[in-house]
Amino acid sequence: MRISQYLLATVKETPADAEIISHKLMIRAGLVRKLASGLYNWLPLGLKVLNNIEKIVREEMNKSGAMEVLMPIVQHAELWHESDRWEQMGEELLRFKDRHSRDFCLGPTHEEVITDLVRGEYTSYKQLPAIFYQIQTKFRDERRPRFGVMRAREFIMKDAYSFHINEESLQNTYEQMYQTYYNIFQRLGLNFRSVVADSGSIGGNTSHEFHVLADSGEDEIVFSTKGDYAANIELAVGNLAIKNSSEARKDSEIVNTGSEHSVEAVAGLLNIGVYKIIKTLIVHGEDEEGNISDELIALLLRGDQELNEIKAQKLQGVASPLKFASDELITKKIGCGVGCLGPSNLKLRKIADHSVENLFNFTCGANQPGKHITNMNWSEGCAYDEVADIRKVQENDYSLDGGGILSVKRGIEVGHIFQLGKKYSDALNATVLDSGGKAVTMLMGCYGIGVSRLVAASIEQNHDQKGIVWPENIAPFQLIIVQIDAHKSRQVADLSDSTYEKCIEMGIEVLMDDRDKKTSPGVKFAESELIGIPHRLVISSRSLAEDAVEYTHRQHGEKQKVKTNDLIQFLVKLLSS
RNA sequence: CGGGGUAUAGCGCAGCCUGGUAGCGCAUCUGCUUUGGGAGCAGAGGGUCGUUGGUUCGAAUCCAGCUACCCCGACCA
Repeated sequence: MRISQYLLATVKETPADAEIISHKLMIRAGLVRKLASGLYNWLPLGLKVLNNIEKIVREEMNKSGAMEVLMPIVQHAELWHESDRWEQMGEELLRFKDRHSRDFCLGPTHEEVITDLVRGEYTSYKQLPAIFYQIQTKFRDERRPRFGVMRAREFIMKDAYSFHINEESLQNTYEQMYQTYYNIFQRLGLNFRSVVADSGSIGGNTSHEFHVLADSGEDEIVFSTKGDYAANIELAVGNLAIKNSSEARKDSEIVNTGSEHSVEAVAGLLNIGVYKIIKTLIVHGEDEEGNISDELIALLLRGDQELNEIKAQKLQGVASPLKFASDELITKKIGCGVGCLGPSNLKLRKIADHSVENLFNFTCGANQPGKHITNMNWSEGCAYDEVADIRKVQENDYSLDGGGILSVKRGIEVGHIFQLGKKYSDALNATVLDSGGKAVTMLMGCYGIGVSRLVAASIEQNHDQKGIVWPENIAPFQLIIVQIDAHKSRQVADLSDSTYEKCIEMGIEVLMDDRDKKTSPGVKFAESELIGIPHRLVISSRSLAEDAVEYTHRQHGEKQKVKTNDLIQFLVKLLSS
């Protein structure tokens, strides 16, 4: 492609509404343009990258034996009523009516559609297992789209679904998909980790997420320095060192803490460690039908620890999603507001985190305005009803297995695999006959990759001061030829033209900067670096004086002179792999 | 959905407080010069100031509603 004929939509200024580096660079390099919140146009350069990533995903999926299909993005409500998700999904599901006033939605995922398809086509256990996948646009009406294509409302996803006659088969395919995902992210040259994950609203039990490591990631992932333990922080578990077990027990004392409410402020006032304070959080309960109630529940945590809301809301009787009680309600029921609460003489259901189980001589609120109790110990008047793990794991906790230390890093979720079990096949009555001629409900797995998100994730890991540094297998072009002074030098014009033609003949993805004298060399260099083309040839009268052209590698910046006679040989060697 | 903010030329912004002539940088177009790191000079084009209404002799500016977008928190590839 010749740049003079191409939409190279680079911008010099950093866009004001971009926060993270990949978003800034995707706008600056002219890969995407925003249409509306969470909706993006893919420009020619960006689409080439997206297509390259799709190609790798497709190759590896095909290699795994999965069959590619394409399902509609518009789905009718009936299917969603069958799975009971029409109501469950909430605002994320964009619903609308057709001309006959029938309910439809834009597909945020395709469990219902694929299950409907398979139940119509599959009749025998002999046809299983079967894996289907598609690479297609999804729409999720996100509350807050952000970070460009990283969290867009409309995005490209590779979603796959597998069907099985038994658990063993599901497990096998799950492991095979795990390996396929591993291969895909490996080929994309990403620094990634797989972690045990919460399956969330999609249902099912076993689940793993694949995260690209990046400081801008929205997720926190935890892994052990020894052994294989790795998990999303939402469900990560770890052990804390017990800090004051050897201390002799003292007598408790009520102290005035005035207007100090936060754990840090109280610790400072009393000159004690934050870890010796018990933090009391009050949340709403839930009745047997799952409706939020006004019954309040106290959650007890060590002062230096944070609540893991996901863990807490999974507990029996705790409102899900978790809802903190308002200050007014707490004051009404307990007699003092947030900031002076404690387990002593508190007439609520009290759930203690493991971190407070072994505390001695601790400080907690006295349930009276402006007062705390110091040197408290667990006793009849100050007790908890049950112990649970409701703590957010922290850096340097001890791993439960392997004896390692836990490390917390930020990640971008680019893949998620689930064992769904019979959730959808049961709801939609997707059965096949087993060897005994009996109808059995199929087991399912589902496997997603955020393809458009991968473009952004890759940039997060592959950039420098000057711009994007594409890995070769996803770069929009392999080679950029920059011609300088072509209007002055016949030789420059001829050599760059002939080299360009030769590259096309050889099947090399080549971009030629043939813009005229109005585009200065500086602009050409800066833009070639911004858009991150791996290899660059500069053809100018300066180097031609030595009968050579100049080659630069984008990643390590290493330059070399290549004699014009050796040029084609050089390119063949460089780019034929 | 709660809290905060923004809306003026293709992009980035000033002007608003204190009402009266539509402004800057980049980009674009023309000409000349320049040519190895986002060029210089001269000229030109381009805006119903998000939208609806109100106040006023007069509104980009003051007031109200609406809409869109962005940021911070709970959900997700």
